[in-house]
Amino acid sequence: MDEPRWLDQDEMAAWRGFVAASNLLNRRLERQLKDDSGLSHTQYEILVHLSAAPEGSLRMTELADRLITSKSGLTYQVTQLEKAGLVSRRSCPSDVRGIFADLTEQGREAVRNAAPGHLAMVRELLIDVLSREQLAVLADGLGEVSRRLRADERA
Amino acid sequence: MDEPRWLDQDEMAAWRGFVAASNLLNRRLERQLKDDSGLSHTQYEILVHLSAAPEGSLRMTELADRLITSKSGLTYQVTQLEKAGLVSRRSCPSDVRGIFADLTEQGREAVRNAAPGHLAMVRELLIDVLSREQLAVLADGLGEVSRRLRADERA
DNA sequence: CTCCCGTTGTTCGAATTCGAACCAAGGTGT
DNA sequence: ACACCTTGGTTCGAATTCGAACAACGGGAG
Repeated sequence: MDEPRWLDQDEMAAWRGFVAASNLLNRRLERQLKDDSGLSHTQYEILVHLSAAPEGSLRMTELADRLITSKSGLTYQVTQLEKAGLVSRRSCPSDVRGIFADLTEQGREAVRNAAPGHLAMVRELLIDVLSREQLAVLADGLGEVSRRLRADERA
Repeated sequence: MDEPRWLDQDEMAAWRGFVAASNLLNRRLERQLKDDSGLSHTQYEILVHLSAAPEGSLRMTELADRLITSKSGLTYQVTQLEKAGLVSRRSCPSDVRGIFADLTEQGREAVRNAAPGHLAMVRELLIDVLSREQLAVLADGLGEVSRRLRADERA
């Protein structure tokens, strides 16, 4: 076990800031969404990803990939959303194993309904706090970080 | 319900990057810590915060504040860590209600043991991916975001 | 065609999370 | 001393999370 390269002051500040911001933001958004639309952040994200997909429809695995949760977690949440009538399952014609999650009309409406409040919160807490330049750096930097992590994941 | 100001391309990229990086990083660090030291990320963070405090000791509420979890969540985790012998509870002399969480010698060792691997992962996945300038912007921007969120919280 | 291996989605059990309710105990104003 | 509001931690129940194990299918090598 060799001596690691400890984080210097700036590095530590970046790391702590990232962790803190991430946790605090999640808490707040979770509360806001739950109070405002009865959806958890995860559920909201599922609906958003579906509504962004052609036909409002995605394969379970594809959806899990984009959401960055475990397959079992997705199964659970899709079941919940199905009970709530916001999503429906449809088996894939070309692959018997495959399952599509389809956004229902009610699901679309739920997103339309929840989006403005959520968006306003994201703006207020993150986007509008940062300058244009800071946003660009964030997008670049964290984009690259995400890309590498995803690549790793598949390796 | 007025029309919200939707996120433009850059703003969306920043937001998506942030969410993705945060989720992916958490997943990876969780796995790494669990495999490597048998600690969850939360537990590790508790130990780190304690070891950074004078005497390795903090009041429960103070600790919950720094960790950004609910009080009940902290109670649970401290109980777990106590069972594992890494932390011990001690009641506060000046306030009968108060409880200190103390890092035990074994707890200190656990941190010493887990830190290098964790640190290496944080470096590899985040810190070393970014330039010095990007790190500075991250620290500034997200630091400000966190400060505001914390201030809000207390309001 | 048949044997294998990778994929797909679900199920299962264990661990964790949260908020609301709760019980003391502190502190304040009268 | 008294009533009253806040604070500190725990308990409780419900919801969610994950990974490992599973069953069923797809798709190529031979």
